[in-house]
Amino acid sequence: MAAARKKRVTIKQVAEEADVSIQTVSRVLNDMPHVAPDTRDRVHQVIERLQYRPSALARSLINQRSMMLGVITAGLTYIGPSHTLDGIASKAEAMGYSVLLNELPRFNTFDFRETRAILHGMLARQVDGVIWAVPEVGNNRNWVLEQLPNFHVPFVFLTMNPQPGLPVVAVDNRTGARLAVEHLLQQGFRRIGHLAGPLVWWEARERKAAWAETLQAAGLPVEERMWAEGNWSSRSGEPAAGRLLDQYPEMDAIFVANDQMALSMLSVARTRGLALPRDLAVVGFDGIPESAYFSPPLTTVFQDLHQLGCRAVQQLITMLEDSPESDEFEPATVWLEPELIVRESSIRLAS
Amino acid sequence: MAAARKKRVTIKQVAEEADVSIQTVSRVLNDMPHVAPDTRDRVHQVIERLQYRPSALARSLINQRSMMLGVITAGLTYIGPSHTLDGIASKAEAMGYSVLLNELPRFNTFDFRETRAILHGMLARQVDGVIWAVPEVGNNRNWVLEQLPNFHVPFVFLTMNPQPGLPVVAVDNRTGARLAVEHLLQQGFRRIGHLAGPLVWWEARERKAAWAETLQAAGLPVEERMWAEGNWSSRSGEPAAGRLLDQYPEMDAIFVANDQMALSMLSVARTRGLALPRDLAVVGFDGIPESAYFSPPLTTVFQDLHQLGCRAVQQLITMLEDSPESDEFEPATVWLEPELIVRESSIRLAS
DNA sequence: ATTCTACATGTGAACGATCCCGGTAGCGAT
DNA sequence: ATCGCTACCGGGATCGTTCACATGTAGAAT
Repeated sequence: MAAARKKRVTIKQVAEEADVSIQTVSRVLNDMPHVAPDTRDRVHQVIERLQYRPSALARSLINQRSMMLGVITAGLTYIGPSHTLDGIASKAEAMGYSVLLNELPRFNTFDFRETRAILHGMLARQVDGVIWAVPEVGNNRNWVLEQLPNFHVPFVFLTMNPQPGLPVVAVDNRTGARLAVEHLLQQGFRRIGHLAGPLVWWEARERKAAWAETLQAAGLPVEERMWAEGNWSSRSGEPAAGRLLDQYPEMDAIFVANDQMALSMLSVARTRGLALPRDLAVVGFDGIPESAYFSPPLTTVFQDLHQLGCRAVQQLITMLEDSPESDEFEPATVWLEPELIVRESSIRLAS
Repeated sequence: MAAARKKRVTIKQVAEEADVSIQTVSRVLNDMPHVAPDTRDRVHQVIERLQYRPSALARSLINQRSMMLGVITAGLTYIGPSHTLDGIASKAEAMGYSVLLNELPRFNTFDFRETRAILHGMLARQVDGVIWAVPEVGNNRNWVLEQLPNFHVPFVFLTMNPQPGLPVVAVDNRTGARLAVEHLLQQGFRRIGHLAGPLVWWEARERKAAWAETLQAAGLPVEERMWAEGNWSSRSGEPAAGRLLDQYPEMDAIFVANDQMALSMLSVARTRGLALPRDLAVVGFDGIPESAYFSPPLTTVFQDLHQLGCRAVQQLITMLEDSPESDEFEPATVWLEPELIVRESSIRLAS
């Protein structure tokens, strides 16, 4: 390429070429009245001939609206964030907005200076709103929440512990986990363990809490040895699964906090000579497409993260376009309900 | 939220507050000489106090550089594109650029008007360069390539059939596939089938071609019944795997074009009562982390798509920053070499 | 014939920054 | 005392648009 970078065609050139004022061209561009039909045609032709495209930049500057949404994400290599982003991108596009993307380099150790730099960068570019799609881990949101009043731009937060007065769009992890455990109970299992995600993550805590609550609600005991912690990855799931099988040998079913770790659970159980699901029933979480092809096919809780992204964009745009009128927009948490998908891995076989 | 949207602090206010001219503030901002130390300090203090951040928008307008990279992607829900994007985002950030993201809604049926709208949107926002990260399927690139001279901005293309004079960053799929098949040959397998991706994709064609070539180079026949076609997904892999097992029953090993389909291959083979890898050896492609926990653990060809994204950004920025000087930048294809990861699924057991 | 109205068009300022150039003030050298 | 140089600083134009307002022109109403 390196194309001899020709200068951009401007509205001025169009105006001269069409022998009208800049203003008139502007009127034509924005479909405003007060321009004679034949003048309009003439301008349109010049625009076509010169391949003129108005500069969104200059427009943003004068209109004080960039039609860009800032999206902060993290861990794009994970399935969750990328599906969410997919939803955000498609919805934003459909609504006529562009997406300015930034990824936090890491989200377990939180560096507020990094975050500040990124956020300031976005604000400098005049994004009209921001979607904070970084998973809530540790206290990585505190800084943002504190600074919120300083950013004079609407924010929407994804999958986090809802806070009053804050627009949050989240999956109802507790319900999802409850569905999973209740399903296992219904199948007749009574010694149900849990392989948790990293508990610094809000989602991992929610799922674990619901697991414990559901057991207790069924009158079953919950002990420390009945669960272990991984970090979402299959790799981390392997040793955790091993530990769990050791410390809770009579376990007959397990709820695993995501599908990747469920995969290693299956793998470890199999190498230990357990028959699945006869000796151990497994339920996962996420509902990744591949889970249907694990062996045995995995029962899992499906969360529609694409939808999550869409809703976030909707929410944000509503705030954007309503707030001028009704100044005090009352933000509420939007909950998305996950769905249990039953497959072979959790079916109790007649013995 | 809905924050009473206070007006943005401008350089003018800073100037007045610090009792200097706008020019001087600008000099301070850009660390230019010719400003007295104490004046500089004073300005800095006002900046701090007013929480002033210069508008990237206004800067872009006057400098004719937006420090934004346009990225066009597709299929973010797939592992590949999201890993690539991850690489792009992190590298871009490290280099001080922002990413303006757009996702093509679909990429099997190509609609040039959609693409045009998206591309024009990016150019209107004055992106400094564009990374075309849409997989090459069918002729979905032709339109862009034709129009290229009209976009007065550098482009980099990802994983596509390299063309002279075009900057392309691609994984060497042929070598990857050859590694896989040669490994199977080395293990002693002689009846090696192939489960291909959708052949409208360039990558799928490359992998299939290399499979066939490698077999022929080893003096082995290649017949139509020895391969089947899927669409990358595990779901599509299942029936394709079934067909293949039917039409090529004596097959003792198989090279599958990606890990997802390899997963269903394992699943189908198992339900048919085949022992793995004794009755059927399997090699995948992609090297997703989960593949290590399939049963049996999957031998696969790892392609570093994160790296791919990084290299693309590097390439683009080089073009951006060099081209003013050496006007005719000579673009070349950058090849990334994939790597074979040997696991149990392809090991020939002593019989 | 005159005033009014409605439409068609142009003018100048503004958005928030940068850059070119010209104007001071201070200081050593003549 | 004047010249000249350099470090410091400000004015005005500029980037590509839009907006508020002014101006011009025609036909209708009086």
